[in-house]
Amino acid sequence: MQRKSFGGMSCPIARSLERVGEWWSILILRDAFLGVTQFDQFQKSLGIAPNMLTRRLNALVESGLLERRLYQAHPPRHEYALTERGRDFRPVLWALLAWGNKHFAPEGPSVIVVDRETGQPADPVLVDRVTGKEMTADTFRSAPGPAADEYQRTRHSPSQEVVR
Amino acid sequence: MQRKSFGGMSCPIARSLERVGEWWSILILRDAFLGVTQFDQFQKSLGIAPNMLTRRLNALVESGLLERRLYQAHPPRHEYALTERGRDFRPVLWALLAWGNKHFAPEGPSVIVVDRETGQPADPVLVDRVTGKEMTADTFRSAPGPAADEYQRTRHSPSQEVVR
DNA sequence: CAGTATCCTGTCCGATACTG
DNA sequence: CAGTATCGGACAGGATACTG
Repeated sequence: MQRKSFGGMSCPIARSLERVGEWWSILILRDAFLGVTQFDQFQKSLGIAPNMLTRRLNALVESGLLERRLYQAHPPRHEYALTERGRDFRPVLWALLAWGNKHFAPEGPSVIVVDRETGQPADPVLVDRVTGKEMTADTFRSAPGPAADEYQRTRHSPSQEVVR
Repeated sequence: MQRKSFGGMSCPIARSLERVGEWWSILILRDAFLGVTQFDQFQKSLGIAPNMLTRRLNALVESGLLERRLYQAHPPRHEYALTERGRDFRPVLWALLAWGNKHFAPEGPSVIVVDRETGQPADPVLVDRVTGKEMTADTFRSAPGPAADEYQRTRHSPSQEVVR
């Protein structure tokens, strides 16, 4: 994704996609959250070609989502561990999972999220931490932030936001 | 993404990525949420080549995220409107936005989400609708669902899930 | 086991020209 | 205005062979 520039570069979503836009990246992160740390574990789990895995792992390390650590000196062996930035990606993954379960699992969900204590299935929903309100298109909207430029401001003019 | 199969096909995340894995798709959805409905609005906003826009719009329509509606007969004019499936994708977009703002906006966020009523900036956080608990890696984990096959079950064995 | 090195193919994507 | 048609390049991704 070394694209020079593209529509709405300054948008945080676009910037996020620069790091995880390639589709293997997200699946690698998914596996990392399941506890996978080693090269060949990723490879077996994903069925990805080794050279591609190298490329994607390096990209994730460069983006600061994974950390490459030497866990054995002779012979040199590395593990790939989630950084804080990587761990912060989990809500995105869970939101994606919930969406997929709702819309693309006619026979019922194959993977769910459960409460560690009770084992009860969770129903992931996005809320505003400040007010506790559920975030829907009716109650919230996007808006220019403090670092917005003129371009952003025009995009988020209230007149535009027809879809609620 | 007519890939025949890939690692963890039955995973809901992988299935989601089949629909929105290409990176333009997500940016198109982002714009759709901002109220963009017409071809050339998308094109100008995204700076995407027209043939690519056609492909991505068609793919999103086929996946049931957008609906192509004739809003004018002579000459025939279409608009692209979010379906319910498409609107349900918004939490993913907001989670992606929050993640991007936290990690890739050194000069502060350019786009934020605000409460429609109060105008106050929101802090999107994922919680379990059932218990109201914030969903972190410490309190929740993924697990095989009712439709899980043996493959899923082995992947989600507790012993594997080292990363919390 | 944990990768690296090559080679090849598909296709994503951009640029441009064209049409009702 | 809303696309379709065509061309070409870059690169994601696969297959395979090789190495310490």
